[in-house]
Amino acid sequence: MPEYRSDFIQTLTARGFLHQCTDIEALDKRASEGIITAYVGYDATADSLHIGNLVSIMMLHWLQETGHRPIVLMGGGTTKVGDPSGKDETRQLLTDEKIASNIASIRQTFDSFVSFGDGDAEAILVNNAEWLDALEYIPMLREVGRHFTINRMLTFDSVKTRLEREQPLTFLEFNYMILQAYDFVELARRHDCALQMGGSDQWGNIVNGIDLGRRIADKELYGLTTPLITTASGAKMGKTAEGAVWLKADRFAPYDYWQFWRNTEDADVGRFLKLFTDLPLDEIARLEALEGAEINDAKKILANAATRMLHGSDAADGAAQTSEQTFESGVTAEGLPTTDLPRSELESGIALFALMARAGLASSNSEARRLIKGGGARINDVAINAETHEVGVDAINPDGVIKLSAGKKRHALIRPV
RNA sequence: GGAGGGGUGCCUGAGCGGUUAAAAGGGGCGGACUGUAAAUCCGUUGGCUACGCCUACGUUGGUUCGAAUCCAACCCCCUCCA
Repeated sequence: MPEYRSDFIQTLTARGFLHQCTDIEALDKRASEGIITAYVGYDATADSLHIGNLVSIMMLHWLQETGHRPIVLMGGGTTKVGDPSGKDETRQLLTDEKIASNIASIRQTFDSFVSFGDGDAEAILVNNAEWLDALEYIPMLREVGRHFTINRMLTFDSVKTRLEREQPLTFLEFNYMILQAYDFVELARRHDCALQMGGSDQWGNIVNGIDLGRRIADKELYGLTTPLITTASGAKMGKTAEGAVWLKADRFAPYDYWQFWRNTEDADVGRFLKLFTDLPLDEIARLEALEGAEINDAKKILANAATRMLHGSDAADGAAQTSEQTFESGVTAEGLPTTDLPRSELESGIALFALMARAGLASSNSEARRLIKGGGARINDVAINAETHEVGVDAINPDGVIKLSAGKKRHALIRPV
């Protein structure tokens, strides 16, 4: 591994963030000589970012940690167009109101990773709707459009795969890459931004921006991408039973987030510690060396550190404690997801399958029945395989609740009220 | 505008008048083995207090004792011709 002069590039390299860079030596030199400004763009297609975005968020974190200035670009304008990358179908268009509320929701997440302000190395948050909304069509075509040949645009993966699969690509979406390129130039002009970072799927878009910057703004710009993060067994990272792993607590609870990291595959622990925590590298090297069951300790540290960064120390400690009680001490943990149930319903008795569904452990009564029949259901840690088993007040344990489990990992509490 | 092909469950993809809640694979969920890991094996995978009933194969009608399967119209997608 080559040694770099700047802390920034050195850190990214050592922690496994670097996949491709347009000119690593030149960028390293600039980063070692002064403050550089770099950005990552996020489209506002949902009210929360997810695990897939975390790699780039961590890059912004390290950018600032090593003394540079991050720009978080919210794609208020580009979201109205829709990025065709990696999608077979045109994305559904969102209303302006929805986009605005998504942006407001997403921006909170960044407070956990970078610090915003007016200083030299303080992060700023900008919305590309600021300039994209005001664009005039003909001037835009004349200034920017002339530098894009259709020949080349057709060679980009995002376009090519659509065409190859004979899926429609609208002219609206076709413009996305031009707008993203223009964003980079606009940020260079407005904020002296010199670097765009993103996932490897963004390489083409980033390079377009760099070319455009050279042609119309006489700017020397740089691009840098991260590898696509998959698990050691090859699966795309971040899918669970409930779907995506979201970064907002109301979509994905801190306890679940902690558990997500706790369940990391052995072979991924070291890599994930470097990418998703801010633990020092020598500490990570020590944890990586653990073998067999000891690696579970490393997974707990990973879960603690990752949860702390996103949700804060209190949430991380709470999740760790709930997990410890649930999985190791066998104590009924208070921190588990809890559902209130009128005491009267318990007094008259309620079927186990119905209760499982109520507690959110199954999405329908039928699913709950299957779960019970398959031997995956437990009341207060006692396996029950009669689906119509009546749960009554006698099931309330000494802690005053009923603990239901679906499988070994999913637990919920029923609290009589 | 003309001629063909196609729209099936979370996804891919069979079925082409009854035995089809719909093959097979993937994914998901559960079980066994473990270390809350991976790999492997097994079970399960529309809903409903459920040996029965109700919804489902683009939409709406029709033929038939009976349709995802046949017919008609409509919507959407693809290919070729103009």
